[in-house]
Amino acid sequence: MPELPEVQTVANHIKPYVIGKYVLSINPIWDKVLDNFHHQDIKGRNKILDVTRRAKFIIINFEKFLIAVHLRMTGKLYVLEGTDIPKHTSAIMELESGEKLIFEDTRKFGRIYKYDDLMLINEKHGPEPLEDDFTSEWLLTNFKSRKRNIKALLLDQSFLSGLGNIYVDESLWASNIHPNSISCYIPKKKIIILHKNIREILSESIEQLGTTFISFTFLNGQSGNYSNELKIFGKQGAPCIKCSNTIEKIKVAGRGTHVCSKCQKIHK
DNA sequence: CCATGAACCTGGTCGC
DNA sequence: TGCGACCAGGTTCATG
Repeated sequence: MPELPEVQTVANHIKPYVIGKYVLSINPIWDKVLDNFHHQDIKGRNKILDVTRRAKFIIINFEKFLIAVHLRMTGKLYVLEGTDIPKHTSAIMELESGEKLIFEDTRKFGRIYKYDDLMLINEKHGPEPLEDDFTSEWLLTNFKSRKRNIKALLLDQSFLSGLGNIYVDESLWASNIHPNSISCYIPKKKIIILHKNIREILSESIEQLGTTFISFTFLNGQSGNYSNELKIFGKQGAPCIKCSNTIEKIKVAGRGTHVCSKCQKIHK
């Protein structure tokens, strides 16, 4: 599930259930899940002050530290209903209220981190695409100063936070830019359009509670509806809605990539 | 500085 | 039905 809109949706969803409550412990079920700390480092009862998002991390804020949860490919974070612990549970956070916050992760790539503050995460991540410091001027300057494959660059979290395979493909298609373009050769006009499209697509997806696929319902019957809005991702073989050319699936930057070769021009 | 491929894992799908 | 190959919305590391 996990690009910016999905992570934001999870953080928004969990927040009202846990805010103001006390965490007693974090139990690793899969032994590698706690990346940079030991479960015994969590002492006593710790009050959850807030649940937020930075990049693709869900940030659980406590008074003296924070817990950052990265869902990677298949992670899910939710308050358990009932008593059966799901098969692929990676970790369980026990609340004083008796509730359990479950980190379920089929492929076990997800990790939980403990930090004093956001410093270390901020150092390794680019701007938030929906914040004011992500401007078209910034994007222009930083595209021109690099000579990189555009898709690889947009996926690079140290460059820009939060985009993943779905939203990069959608943003590039909306901007008529081929994913094999080189950043410094993309015309200014298209960079400005791309900037606008990234923000619009992410905002719209957050409103729709993100993209989830048919087989996965979110929680309490809620599911993300942005899957209905996808224009290019997963549409290989179908006609492009702008030009009716057949959408292809190719490999770019090591990832499956959806492209309309008629609409999307290669700048290189 | 940049690109590529492997590694980390499990499960679903597709072709034979 | 069975089986192998390949794929998956992410990130990191080694190598050239």
